[in-house]
Amino acid sequence: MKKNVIDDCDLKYVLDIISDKWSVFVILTLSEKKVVRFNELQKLLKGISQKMLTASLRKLEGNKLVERRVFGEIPPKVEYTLSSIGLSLVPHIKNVVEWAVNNVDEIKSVDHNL
Amino acid sequence: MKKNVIDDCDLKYVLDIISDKWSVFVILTLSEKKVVRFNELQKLLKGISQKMLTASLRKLEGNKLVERRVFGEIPPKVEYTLSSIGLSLVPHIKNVVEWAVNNVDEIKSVDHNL
DNA sequence: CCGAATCCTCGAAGATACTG
DNA sequence: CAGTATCTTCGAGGATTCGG
Repeated sequence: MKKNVIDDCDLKYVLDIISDKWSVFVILTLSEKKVVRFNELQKLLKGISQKMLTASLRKLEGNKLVERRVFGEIPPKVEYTLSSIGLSLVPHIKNVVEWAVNNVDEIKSVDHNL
Repeated sequence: MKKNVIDDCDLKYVLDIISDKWSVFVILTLSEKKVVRFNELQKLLKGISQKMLTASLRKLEGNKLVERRVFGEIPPKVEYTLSSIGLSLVPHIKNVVEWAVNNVDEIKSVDHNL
């Protein structure tokens, strides 16, 4: 079932998922590393707090973009991977990334307080 | 001059521009209407306040994605259009839009409080 | 190691009123 | 018509502590 019109609400919903401070970077990191444990992810995403990483992962998991595997071990081990839907989003994000890389120098305003 | 590596800071900079509440919709609306006046834009973007529309437009203008033409008339008349750089971003945004339309139903979590 | 729980700050964003 | 100026609210996100 394919929709023919652009639905603002659908876009809003998706933007709400990926337009926070870290989600895009979580997704990109997962797409590079394939499988990543929580701690490794936190190290790769320099600057993110545990709380926000957890929140970001939970949100992505709740929206089926990310899969979470818990191993019943001591010490705990939890692996995160992109779902197939999550993977299908990656190329589109990478397009924006590429655009960004090619255009930042030109758009970057002198006044960084904008 | 083309860069070969993905620069997180560049991406952060661009995401900072387009990941607020309205910028994406401003850009999409401008890409449809080509030329839009302030008031018309506010009507099209149902729900946006004058303050946020102004802020959004100033930010986009400051980053050269949007152009602003002021007519010295009474009553005032100001037209907004996408710059060529802004236009070059549109297809990438539309790709995400299309992905969103095609996948929201599947990813939408039951718990809307996520 | 992987979080959950708590407290706190700060800026995004809304509401309202005013102006050239 | 196209904003600016204030005031206020609200929640994203940080820091820290605690637990299985």
